[in-house]
Parts: sequence; structure tokens; C-alpha cells
Amino acid sequence: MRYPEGHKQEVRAKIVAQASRALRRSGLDAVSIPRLMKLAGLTHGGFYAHFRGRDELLAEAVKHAAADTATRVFEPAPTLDAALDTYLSPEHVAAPELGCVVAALGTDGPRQAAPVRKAFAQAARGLVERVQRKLDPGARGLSDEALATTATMVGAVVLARLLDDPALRARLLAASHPR
Amino acid sequence: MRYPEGHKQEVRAKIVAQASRALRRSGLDAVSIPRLMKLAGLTHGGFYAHFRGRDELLAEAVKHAAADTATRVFEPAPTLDAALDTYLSPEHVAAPELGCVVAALGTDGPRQAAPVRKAFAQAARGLVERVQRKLDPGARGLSDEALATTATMVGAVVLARLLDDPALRARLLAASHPR
Amino acid sequence: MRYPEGHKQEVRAKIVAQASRALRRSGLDAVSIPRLMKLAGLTHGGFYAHFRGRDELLAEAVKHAAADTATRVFEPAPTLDAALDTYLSPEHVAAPELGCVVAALGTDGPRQAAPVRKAFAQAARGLVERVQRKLDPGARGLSDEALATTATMVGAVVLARLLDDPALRARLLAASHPR
Amino acid sequence: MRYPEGHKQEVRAKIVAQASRALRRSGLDAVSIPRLMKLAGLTHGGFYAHFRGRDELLAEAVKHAAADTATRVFEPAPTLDAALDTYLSPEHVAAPELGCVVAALGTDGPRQAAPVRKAFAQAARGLVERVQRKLDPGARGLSDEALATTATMVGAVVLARLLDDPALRARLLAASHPR
DNA sequence: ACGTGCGGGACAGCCCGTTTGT
DNA sequence: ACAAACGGGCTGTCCCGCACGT
Repeated sequence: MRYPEGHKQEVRAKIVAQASRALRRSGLDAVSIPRLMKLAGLTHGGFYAHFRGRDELLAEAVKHAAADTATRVFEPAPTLDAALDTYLSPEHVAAPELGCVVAALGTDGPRQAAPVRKAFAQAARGLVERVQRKLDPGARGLSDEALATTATMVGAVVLARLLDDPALRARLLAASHPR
Repeated sequence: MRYPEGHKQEVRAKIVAQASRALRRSGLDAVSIPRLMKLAGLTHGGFYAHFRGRDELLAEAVKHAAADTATRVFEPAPTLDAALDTYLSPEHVAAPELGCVVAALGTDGPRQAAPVRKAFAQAARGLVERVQRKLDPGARGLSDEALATTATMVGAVVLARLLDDPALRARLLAASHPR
Repeated sequence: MRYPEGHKQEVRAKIVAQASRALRRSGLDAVSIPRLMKLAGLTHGGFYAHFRGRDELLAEAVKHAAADTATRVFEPAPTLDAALDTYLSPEHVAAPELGCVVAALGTDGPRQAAPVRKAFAQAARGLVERVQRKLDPGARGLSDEALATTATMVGAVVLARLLDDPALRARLLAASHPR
Repeated sequence: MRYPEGHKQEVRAKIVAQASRALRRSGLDAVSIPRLMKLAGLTHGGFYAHFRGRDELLAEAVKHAAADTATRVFEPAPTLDAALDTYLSPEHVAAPELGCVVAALGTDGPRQAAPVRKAFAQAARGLVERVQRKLDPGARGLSDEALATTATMVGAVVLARLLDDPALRARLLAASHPR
């Protein structure tokens, strides 16, 4: 083979990782295949060796971003309180490209093609499950508390990113923290 | 004037109204000037007689949508509870083109050009103010409760639109209702 | 009446005069009604109070330009030789907006709508007649010599305007002068 | 490559050829990129893969047309007389899209952007050189006779196309023929 | 696997000619 | 006589998807 074993998987992962960040920073429409491939150090021509089309990449990138949030926010946190400290921090609000894909793109999800929409749905459900697990690791299903808490934290980050008054933004984040 | 008095304002209003609905249904990027003008019964040629450019229209449309939500959701409601009944209803979730612009496009706001971003910021603040007024009509400033409630209701609608399980969606909406 | 007697004729004449110059300087397509009316100190809306449409103005302007050439080039000249001195001068070549409309726009004539084309045809025939009159004031009809001389002088100015070598241009003009 | 070897050159040549004809028939302004590409069997989206912009195409098309005239008029002609028989023929006058670009568009040349103007200048000079070569194949430089003859033949075709009297047109062409 | 290049399609912004009402 | 407004066209740009060759 011309390329080392596992090369393809590496490249694919690199593309997805770049897409995952670019999506959250700039939105779904702003990220084009040429730009994306350039970020991955390639040209746009090779894209279709890795993905059937744009939507397949987007779906993959949304999944990647969701997993990224789990790793960055939920896994290190010992309690829900600690997870919310991170999720509702000014840093998370200021760095959407590294943050929660649901807060970054949630409103765009329902408008996408089926595969992408599915990925968003799974990301949303996964977020609630993460919260649930912190609330009660042994529980089965999703509690009302987990649902409401997730709604609040997502809404708080969305609203905070919209507001242009830093003081109000800080108050909103604090007020949205259960304790 | 070629057209009756106030014709221009009518046409401008019609364009803005169409934009306001189209935006919330299809997202900011999906609505193009040709499509928009066609919805208003015109062709794209005359657009620049009404607006300086695309962003001016978008800003206007966001403001229109925010006012629309105030009219449809908050003004008829005697109490916050009643307003939330409407805001968190399945009908609101299912009809984004008639619903809250913050829930429909919130995550896109921060990525827009300054005039549009400003309109989003004002819409977000206006939403909190509406909630505040229902909570305590005489209050000055925004209370923590208003901020948190707004975050919850916006997040609940965003999340509900993402989820593809109707039962879970209904539970989420109910759980996000303070009472 | 709101405007003094003869106001309309004056305005029409001003528009035609501006068009006549603009045409020869910039070509038929480059002269737009808005620009033209602004040059005449008016807004473009009133244009159709003076002309049925664009072509009527163009035809008028071509006629005006043809008469202008007669006045500037042929009337002051005592002989054909003197007329050619003017027609083939570097000044005429350098200032198309004041020069012969046939040399300035000749090739565009055949592509215009009927009324404009007619005006060009008349301008061309008039040019030959002017030459004929200088050659033999008493003659009836057009002589071969007048036809050939006109062809040469028009072609010389067209070619001279095309060439970007001033020395060659001067030689061309001199060589195209019968004596 | 997706397309056979030399495909791009073929497509570019096809576009230029269509432009070259359309230009001479309809004028520089009348030929738009969408129309042109449609004539070449393409859509206007791909145009900028072949040309930097409109002016690059126009310059190319003018050069192509000049070469076309050389091939059609001058190369087959054994003598200047024969070349003039063709150049001053009713057929040439009636078919500008296949004829001399200087006679078809000469007056538009000086009004174009630099690259196009240059191409016109070269076409004009080339025309004189062709005449010179027929007059005296061994000569260096351009003689007065070649300059004047070229002016006459160009002017005759321009004038002939302007006149709407077929009989007069025929007399003009005959009278402009040196012998 | 990847680079290059091409074709179709869409859009923003601009300008123009014309109509219609005042 | 005027002015606003509308319909239509065009340029330059971008993007997606694909077909090659390497």
C-alpha cells in the first residue's frame, strides 16, 4: 500500500475533528468542504474518498462534538454541580468551538437533513443522560429533574451568547445554576 | 408617488414579515433575497429600493419576530404561568415560523454581522424583560428568577425541537414548566 | 402654467445635447437615462415626459450630433481640403465627444433599433453630401469621388483612434488626406 | 483528468469562437457571459474556470476575430486587388459576424478597458500590415499607401453598413476599390 | 488516497428601462 | 414634470459533486 496501515482512519478523524470545531464556531452553513479540507491539510478533491457527501460528514462531526463535550465537561466532573460549574462558565460561553454542540447549533438541528438531524437528536438525548447520570448514577430512564436541568443549562448558554452585556451574562449564568 | 400613500411602508412591512417567518422556519442562511422577494410577490430587482442590504433586512426581521412573539405569547397571557403554557406548548415547538426567534435562531445570533447580532441581543433581553414583567410588573431591572426562567423555557424549546421522541419531548416541556 | 413658455423645449434640447456628447464619448450603451438626466439637472423620472423611450432620444441625439459636425467641420471650411484638415486633425481624433458621430459610433449603427438606425443612415448620407457639396457645390447626386473620400476620412479616424502609436496615427491621418 | 486530454483548451476555444462571432454581430455590450456560455453549451457558472474575467475573454475574442479575417480574406487572396474584392464585397458587408473585427467594432475599441483596447490596437495594426504585405511583400514598415488603403476599406465597410440604400451601398463599395 | 480541474447552480449587489400615480 | 417602485439582467464569487490521473 502506498499509505501506511490505518492512514485512512487517521485522515478521516482529522477531517471530522476539524469539522467538529469549525461547525461550532461558525455554524453549519459556513463550513465548506474546500475550507474544511484545507484545515485538515488536504485539498477538497479527496473528500469523497472519506465521506459519501456533506451530510455524512456533518452527522459525524456532530457526534464527535457531542463526545467531546462529554469528555471535557462531564467525565472530569465528580458531581453535577461541578459539571455545571464548567458548563455555565464564562469560558464555555466564550469558546463555542470547544463547547457543547447542542448549545452551539441546537436551533439548526431540526432544519438539517435526516442523518444530521438524527445526530443532533442523539446529542441532545445524550446530554440529558449525562446529567441524569450525575444526578443519580443508578437511575434508569430520564427524570424530570434531569430534563429540566438540561433545558436550563442549554438555554442559559444560548441566551448568554446572545446578550451583549457582560454583567448581565454573568448574572444569567449564575442564576441558572441550581445551587 | 406611483403608489398610494404609504405603499412603500406596506411593501417593506410585507417583506419583513415574510422574512421573519422564513427565517424562523428555515434559518438565516437559507433565506435568500430572491426567494424572499418571491414570497412577498415581487422579484429581487426591487429589493435594494427598500433595504440597504441583506443585513439590514435580517436585523429588521429579527426585531419583527421578537415583537411577534410578544404579541402572540406574552400579551394575551394574564400570568407567567399562562405565558409558559403557550411558550412550552407542543404547538409552539412544532411551528417555529410563528414562534420565538430566540428559540428558533438563538445559536445563530452570535455569528451574524453586528447589526443582526444587535437585534438578537435586544430580542434576548426583551424576552427576559417580558418574563420579569409577568413575574413582578412593578420590578425594576431583571431578577435572577426571570433570568433563570427565561433560560429554562428557551432551552426547553430548543431541546424539544431536537429530540425525535414525542413522548420525551412532552415530558421535557412539562418538566420545564415551573409549576 | 407652472413653467415658463418653452420650458419643455429647452429641457428637451438640453437632454439631447448632453446625450449627443455622452454618446460620442462613451458609446450608446454606456449612456443611461439616469445619468443623462442628472447631467441635465433633473431626475430620471421625468424622462418620459420628453421622449417616448430611449430609442427616440438616441435617434434625436444622433441627428443632433450629425448637425453638430456639419456646423463645426463643414460650414467653416471654405474648401474640402480645409474640411479635411479639421476632420483628420489630431484634435478631432482625440475629442470624439465633439466630433463626427459616424466616426464615433458608425459600427454601432447597424445594431440599433429601426429609428436609431435610420438616424445613423441619414447621418452617413449627410456626411457624403457635405463632402460632395465641397467638391462640387452645383452637382446633383453623389459622385464616386465623394463616396470614396468619405469612406477614407471616416476609416482614417476610426483606425487612428484604434492605434496606440501616436506617430503611426499621425502618418495614417496624413496619408489619408487626398493632398 | 475528468475530461479527455486538451478538453479545457477545446472548451476555451469554443467559448472564444462563439464570443468572436457574437461580438461582431451584436456588439461588445450585447454579449453577456450567461448568453455566451449558453451558446457554447454550458452555464455561466463555469466561466471563471476558463477566464479571469470578462475583459480577458473579450481581448481573446478580438484576437481570434482578427486572425479569422486574415484567414478568410487575406490568405486566399493572391493580390491586394483580390483581397479587396472580398473585403468590399456585399457578402462581407452583410455578414459582420464572419467579417473584419475592425470594421465591425472599430469605434468601440477605444472605449474598452486596457486589455481589450490593446487587442483592438493590434488588430488594426495587423490589418494595415496585411495590406502592406499584399502591396509589397518585401517592404519593411508601413507605407502611406497601405495606411490610406486600409482606412478607405475599413471606412467603406462601416459606411456601407450604415447606409440603407442598397444601390448607394454598392456604389460606395465600388468607388472605394482602388481599381 | 489524494490533487486537480471542471460543470451546474445559487446568491449578493448593482444598474437600468419603464410604468404609474400624483 | 416628477419620483418612487418594480422587473429583469449581469458580474464576480462560492460551493458541491464528480471524474480523472497520479
